[in-house]
Amino acid sequence: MFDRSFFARTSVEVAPGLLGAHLVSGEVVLRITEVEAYLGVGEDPGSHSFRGRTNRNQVMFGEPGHLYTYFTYGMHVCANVVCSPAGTSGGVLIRAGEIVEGREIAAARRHTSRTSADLARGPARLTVALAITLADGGTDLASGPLRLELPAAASDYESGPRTGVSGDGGGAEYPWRFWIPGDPTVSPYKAHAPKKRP
DNA sequence: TATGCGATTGCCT
DNA sequence: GGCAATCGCATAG
Repeated sequence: MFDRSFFARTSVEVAPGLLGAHLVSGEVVLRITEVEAYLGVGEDPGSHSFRGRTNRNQVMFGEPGHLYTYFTYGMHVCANVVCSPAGTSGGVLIRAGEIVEGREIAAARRHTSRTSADLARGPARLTVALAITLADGGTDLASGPLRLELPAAASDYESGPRTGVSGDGGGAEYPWRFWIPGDPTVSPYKAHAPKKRP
C-alpha cells in the first residue's frame, strides 16, 4: 500500500511510520529498520534544506513520497523519502534495513560485507545493496520497480540522537533517529566526531 | 574563484 | 580505535 498523504506531514511524524516498510528495488526487497528525520528551511541545522532550495536539494521541495538521493564523502550515495507538502521541504534518511528478498543479488553487489546483517546496515551500504544511484533521485515511490510499501501495522520503535550530525548547534540535540529495538541490522550509534576547540 | 568539510565506509594498527 | 579515500556543495573573499 502507498498513501501519498502519509508523507505530506513533517519528517519527524513520518519517520517512525517507515519502520517495517518495504523498499523494493527490482528483485531486492529491504525491510527498513532504522531511519532519521531531517526537517526543512530554517528548522534543522543538520538538514540539507536548512538554508533553502538549491540545485542539489530541489526534489525535497517537490511532491512527498519521492526519492531524494545525494552524494557525499566523494564516494557514497544515501537515500531519503521526501516528506511534507510540495513547496516545503523535509526528508527521512533510510539508514539501515534487512534484505528480505534477493539476498544473493544484494550480496553480489556488496562484496565487502561478510554477514547478512551487514548487507544493508548503514545508509551508503543499503544504496549499494539495492543498486540505488543518483540517477534514481526524484523517482516517485508509489509504484514501479523502485517503490515503497508501507507496513500494515505500526512498529514498536525507540528514538535517540541522530548519527553523524554535529553537536554544536548542528541539531544533534533532537531525538530524530528512530529504530526497531533489538534488530541486528540497526547500525551501532556513533556520535559525530567533536570539532576541535581552539 | 578558492577552500574546507561532510546525513560514511573499510582497511590499518 | 584511528584515519585515508575522494569530490560536490556551500561559504568566504
